[in-house]
Amino acid sequence: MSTAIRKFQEKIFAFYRRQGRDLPWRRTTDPYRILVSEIMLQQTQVERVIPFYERWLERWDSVDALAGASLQEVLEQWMGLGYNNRAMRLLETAKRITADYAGDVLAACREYRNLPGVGEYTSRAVRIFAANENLAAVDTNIRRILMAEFSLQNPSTADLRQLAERCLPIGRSRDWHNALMDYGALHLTAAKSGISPVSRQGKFAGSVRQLRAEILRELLQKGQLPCQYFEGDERFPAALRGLLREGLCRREDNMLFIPK
DNA sequence: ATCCAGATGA
DNA sequence: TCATCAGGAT
Repeated sequence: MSTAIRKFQEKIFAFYRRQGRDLPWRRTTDPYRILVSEIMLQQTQVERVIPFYERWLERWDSVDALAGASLQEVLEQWMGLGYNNRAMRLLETAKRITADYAGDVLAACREYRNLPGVGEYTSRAVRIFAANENLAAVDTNIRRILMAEFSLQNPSTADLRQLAERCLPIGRSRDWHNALMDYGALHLTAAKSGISPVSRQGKFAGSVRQLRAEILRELLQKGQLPCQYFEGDERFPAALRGLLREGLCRREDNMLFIPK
């Protein structure tokens, strides 16, 4: 273990002792609850997730309970959090964990490719925060911190993962990752660091996207939005966006009419 | 417009 | 690799 890495660890832990956040999902090691938090936190700020997280667990307090929910219920509960496909995938993942892993979230996460919506980062995060496993996870915060700390310009995913593993204090994985998150979110923010995140902005981000969101939210609130893609077309979202943009989609009686 | 504890399909 | 994802706040 190099001196540079040791000093890096001490800096991060020192910050954490002073300014570490007390967040709802840090008060539990229940893998199900950690999973719910991680899915909700994908591309979504902590402050916005908190009320949704609390409400969600009030309704479904176990993976088995969630697995028994309907898609309609799940989408209603998710409404307002954004990127709703996460909710659909979380429901499907809960069903698979219940059916194929006897409800063992941790075991399922070790084979995360069977779980829709759970990728490299999320699977590791669950294992780290729920079981303190000695793994390194790299999210947008940690990526930014590593780039700044080690003066990296354009690191590959593999480089970052390898570096993150070398920095991991064995036996303190959970605290270490919590500390990194806080350092990245509160101290070395994206704006302050000048390091841009990986995720790109689609070409069509903006007003069209918001219009789509408004219409969909209204329909779902009134219970008039089918909880499946229109006409069974899995490309509905992209299709709707394009149609709205071209003015080819019309609304009548709170329903969308999409020409085929 | 950018960013946000990303994942997915092409 | 890249845009897209039934977003939303700043």
